[in-house]
Amino acid sequence: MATTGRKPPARRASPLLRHAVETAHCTHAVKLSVLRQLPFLADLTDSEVQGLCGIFRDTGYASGQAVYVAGEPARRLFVVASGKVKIVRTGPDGQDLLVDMLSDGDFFGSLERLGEERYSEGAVAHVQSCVLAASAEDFQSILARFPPVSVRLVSILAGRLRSAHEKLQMLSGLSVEARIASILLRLASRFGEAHPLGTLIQLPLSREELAEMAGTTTESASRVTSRFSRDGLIRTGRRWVAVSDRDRLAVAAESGS
Amino acid sequence: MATTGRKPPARRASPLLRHAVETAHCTHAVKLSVLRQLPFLADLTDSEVQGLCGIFRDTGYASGQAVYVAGEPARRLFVVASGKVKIVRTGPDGQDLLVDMLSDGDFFGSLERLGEERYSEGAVAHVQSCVLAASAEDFQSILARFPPVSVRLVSILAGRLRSAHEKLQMLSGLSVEARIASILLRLASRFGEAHPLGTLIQLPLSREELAEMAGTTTESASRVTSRFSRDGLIRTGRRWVAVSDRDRLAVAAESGS
DNA sequence: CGAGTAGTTGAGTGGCCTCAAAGCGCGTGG
DNA sequence: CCACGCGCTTTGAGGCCACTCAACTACTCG
Repeated sequence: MATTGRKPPARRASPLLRHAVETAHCTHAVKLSVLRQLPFLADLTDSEVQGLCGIFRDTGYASGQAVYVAGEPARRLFVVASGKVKIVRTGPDGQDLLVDMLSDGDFFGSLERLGEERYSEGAVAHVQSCVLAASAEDFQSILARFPPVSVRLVSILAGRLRSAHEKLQMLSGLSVEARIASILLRLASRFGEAHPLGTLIQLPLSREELAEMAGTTTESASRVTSRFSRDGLIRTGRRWVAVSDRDRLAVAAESGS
Repeated sequence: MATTGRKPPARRASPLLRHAVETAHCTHAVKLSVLRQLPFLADLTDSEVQGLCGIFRDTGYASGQAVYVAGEPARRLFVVASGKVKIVRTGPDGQDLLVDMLSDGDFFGSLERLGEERYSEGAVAHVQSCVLAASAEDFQSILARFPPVSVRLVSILAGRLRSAHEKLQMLSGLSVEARIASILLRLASRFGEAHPLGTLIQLPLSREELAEMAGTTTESASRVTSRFSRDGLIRTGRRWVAVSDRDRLAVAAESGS
């Protein structure tokens, strides 16, 4: 069992959860419970949240489908009800950067005052997802009616800004190996679940996507994950990764260039 | 001063403004006028702003002096009244990344709800500066008393987040040359002023600082600026840079790797 | 005018990208 | 249930960009 050699007997399917097809749209009850748990609505009473229900419309997205693309007029704010949504920036030469991976309860889209701006990044459903959408105007009216909402938003945005600065530091100062180790650790703490193989990252994760997060190429990402796997830091398969030795991975994440 | 127009290497002093020493502290009148012009206080009446005056204390910082260092308990929010403040992250191996350069009217420091967190980055006066400071509690009370303030803050923070994502893309996808070109263009539009040499970036700017913004080394930054200077895209001197051909610099900023 | 700091330049090396092709996991169809 | 085959993954060879180390030049200030 400890051997990881060329042993193909264990014919197991991907350890990832299968996302039920019927979650494309969420029921009214689910929608309400999602809204109730939104961090930025935490200070509102149940009945107040219920009153906001009508502002949000739910839409289902298939895996890989775009919620919006960069350049489109930014007129709506979105909330992930279920599934995963990735935020992507595409460079002039076609190189993609995966800026963020959002999950249940995370918001994205237009937060600016006017709907005149355009999205500077694209949003793509990474798995089958249900997304709630509100118009920018309706959302501004929420902010006006319920002051505590903006206060919460300030806190959340400050946290995201710090996270973005951490990524900046990571990209600028670390080697590809250390960057990928950091990313895996972050993903494991955000999306990880206990599993016989270690902490399984509950998310379809290809080498290419890992590369887009690390700002490198598919081949380099593959070389690094192969090495980690050989050394027993992680287990990998087709589009999935599990962290089996968090401590040694953390060491790898700190070695400079 | 007797020697007039000489050969190309004319003996001239730095074209940058000299920052008067006496601006270390700002007068009460200056302080009020700074507060009145703060973007996130834009919806408040003059008398309301005047009421907030007592919450902010002004402090002078000498060039190079730290406002706070990373790791220190985050208990205050700051506003630049005059001068320039740089936000710096230091990596485990000592490599610094210059995350942001703030100017008059920009805020920094603790925006989170509780003062229990610690600063994740350091803040250093880049030139002689006057900085206003409020305790995190006082600031939260402003947010509670004046709801439009948080709404403005949400907008501002969303803009900063977008800017951080742009920097991420720049660092991950562009060559050192393109990164430095981008940075110079951004600095020129933010801090530039008309000057016989071109658009002078009104900011002491060493090769090392340029390197810390671009996530590269002093030597590489020097090589790139030398080349730009030889090709007539910029003019440089000891700790200053002027953009003389914005269009060609923009072309250099777009060439992939 | 001398000392210290900022900037420049060169040679050498190595990490990462590029191009290319073989290897296999996993969902699907038979 | 098994085998097929798509496309994700791995591995190799070669080359270039940028980092490192090091010496030298040129400004600025006391």
